[in-house]
Amino acid sequence: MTDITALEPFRRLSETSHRLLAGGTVTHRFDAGRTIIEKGQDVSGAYFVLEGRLRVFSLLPGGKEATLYLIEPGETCVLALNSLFNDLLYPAWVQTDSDTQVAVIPGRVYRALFATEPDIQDLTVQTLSTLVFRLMAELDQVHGQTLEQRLAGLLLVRASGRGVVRLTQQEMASHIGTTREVVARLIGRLSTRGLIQSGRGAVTLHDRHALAVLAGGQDG
Amino acid sequence: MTDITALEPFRRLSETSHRLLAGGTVTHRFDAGRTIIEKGQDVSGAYFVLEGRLRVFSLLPGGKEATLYLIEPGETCVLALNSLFNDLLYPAWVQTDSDTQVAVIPGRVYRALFATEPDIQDLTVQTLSTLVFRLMAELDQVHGQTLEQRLAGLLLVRASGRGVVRLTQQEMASHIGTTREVVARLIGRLSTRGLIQSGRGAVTLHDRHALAVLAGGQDG
DNA sequence: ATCCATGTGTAGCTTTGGCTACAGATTCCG
DNA sequence: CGGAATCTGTAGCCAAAGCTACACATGGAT
Repeated sequence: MTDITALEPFRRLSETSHRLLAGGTVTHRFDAGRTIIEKGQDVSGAYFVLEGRLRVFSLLPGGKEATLYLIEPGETCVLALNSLFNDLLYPAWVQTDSDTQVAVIPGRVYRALFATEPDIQDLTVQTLSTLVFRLMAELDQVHGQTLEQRLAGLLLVRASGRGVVRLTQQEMASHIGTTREVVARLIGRLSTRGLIQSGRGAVTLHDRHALAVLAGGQDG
Repeated sequence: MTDITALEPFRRLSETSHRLLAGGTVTHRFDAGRTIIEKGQDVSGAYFVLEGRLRVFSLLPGGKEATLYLIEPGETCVLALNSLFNDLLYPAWVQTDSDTQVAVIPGRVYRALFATEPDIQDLTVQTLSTLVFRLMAELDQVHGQTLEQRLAGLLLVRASGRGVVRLTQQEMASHIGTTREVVARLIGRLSTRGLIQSGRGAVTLHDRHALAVLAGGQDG
């Protein structure tokens, strides 16, 4: 996908809007691991992911990170929308998770589109709603689950079809908001119980069902 | 405040919309401590608080609760909006925090208003955005702060002008997502350090500045 | 005046998770 | 082939927070 007009919500725009969009939008390509937005930055547009993946996270005392949620192709970084609509500073960090292509619509343009295009209004509300749900789910988990449960959940979500999770322990730690050592300990435990097998830069799942039960029945 | 049309965003509606709103809206009054919405419920409308306060919280294993955020007069329960717009089930519980009057706009009506009224569109986005920020801030805190810090923050936020916080320890525990005993312990510590003074059903602040420093400089 | 419901104050024990400190393994690159 | 960088495996210690179990205080109701 290389053009934002290929995305569903942008197909039915009026002629005027289409020109506005085409004229204002800029596409960027970033390598994996690049920081795109820093906390406190004054965000200047709506970010749509065309390819790759963005990771939104907060930075915790002691240099730890905790992933808030991921943005997949076709989705937009609503926080940016958010900052766009309410003139607040961006409340977290954003990095590329893999090589990623992003289309940026300047705030001015996006607001104009929002004012006149029903599809954009729907998209905006839809996206914000989805984010709210993700955040609430995340909050529930942080509050109520142990790290072991959260790790089990992470492994299930990030596993390939064959049950391989390509993440280093450090990366897992960043996702669930803890440190590498703790992840190593947890993996050790799961491993001796036969649920997974550890390897360099990856973990292989051996018993998805048991992991799902562990994680609290939120994933099959 | 007893009428929803007194609220800012509803003042400039067209004649048609106004009639639609007036015909469809129902006002309810609830006593303090009543449960208004349960998790998983199929929400049927947009909830606007006219008077009092609603508390949105999740239920954690072991019967603990954790407040996600509060809804003050003039605000709306966006989660309901949320469920409204994306046909998901309501992801948390809602209770009255004090005697509360609520105006409920049926989903059908609200969606019609959203489609035609710019003010309602703005309101919706604005409210969702605000919620996103609150949730992110909450998530940051849960991840990165100790209960002592969170308690200090709660006390500062909920204190009256004279520095009195009218909450029982159980209520504080519910807000920050822990148990009564832990709150008692924390209060004990803060109390011996001279920062606060404990009493039945209330806590009096003696050193707001120290509490603010403790809480991490997020409140003055 | 007494009783009951609601709140508070402590104490001790256990689990979880964070921190420090290494040792060993693997990969990459020169 | 050898060294540096990156990653994993362990161990031990400590602080934070959860759980259990009471004793005591307060205020309202009968």
